[in-house]
Amino acid sequence: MGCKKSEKAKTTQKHKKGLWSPDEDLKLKNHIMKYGHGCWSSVPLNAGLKRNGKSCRLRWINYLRPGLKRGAFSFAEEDKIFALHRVLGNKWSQIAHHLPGRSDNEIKNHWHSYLKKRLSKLADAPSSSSKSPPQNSTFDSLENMEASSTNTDQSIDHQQDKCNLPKVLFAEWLSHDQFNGHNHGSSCSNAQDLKYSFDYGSSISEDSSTQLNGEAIGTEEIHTKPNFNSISIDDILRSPFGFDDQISETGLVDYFPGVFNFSCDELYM
DNA sequence: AAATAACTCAACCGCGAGCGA
DNA sequence: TTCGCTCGCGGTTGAGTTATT
Repeated sequence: MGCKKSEKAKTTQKHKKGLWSPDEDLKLKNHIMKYGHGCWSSVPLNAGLKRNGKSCRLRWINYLRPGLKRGAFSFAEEDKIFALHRVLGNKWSQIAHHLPGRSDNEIKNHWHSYLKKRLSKLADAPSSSSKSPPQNSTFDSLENMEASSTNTDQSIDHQQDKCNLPKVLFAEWLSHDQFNGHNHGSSCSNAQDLKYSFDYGSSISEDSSTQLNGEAIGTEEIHTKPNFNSISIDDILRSPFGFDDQISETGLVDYFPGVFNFSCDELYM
């Protein structure tokens, strides 16, 4: 998988575990921005980290990679998760494909900590005491919630107390300039530096590689690959939930315009 | 104010798939 | 074909935080 055995990290040193320090984040971020990750197992060695490659990969995907959208999930996002989960089950990475800027881990956590309860609440709701199947009642309820809410993106029960502003996290160290197309400058001299499978992780990967190329775009393109029998994800996303306005035409490019102007060929050489 | 229950979320673990030797 | 390795994924854990009693 893109990592020749000759490149194998030959180290038996004890790997550090636990939370990442800002210094480690910086090292990892700088290294990947400059060289790409290439072979994950060699990343910690080259970046001067005492972590294993797996840990680095996870940290990058869930926390450091550019374009991550932090903060509370919007109603639209949550309903999209419900809809996708209904079709895909616990395929968090596939669900994440349809939620730009969200990692599979984040979605999974949110599901277990909140959405599952919301689902069961809906199932227990008085309306569900009728003979209609739980699934239907769930989605009827969801639609009712949508309809009854005049501000679906902002007025959310459980989120009212929370600040909807993105959290300030280490990912935000990636200055906007690094991604606004003015440079691939100090930390990334040119696009070729990124030719080593610059993988944005599970939430974008294949589909988004097309997005990165600036060619395709939108949800229609996104839905060409997965084949979930007769069920069209497109149908779900275009359904009453109306997510389309949540998915930018260019995906992550909206977050960091410019930097993704190199081709997929370059990215995945 | 203290104790404790509930919740959140970053990170680890184990497994299966894919790939090269 | 087999073996060894990496990668990616889903499940799970546990530390830290917040809410409740």
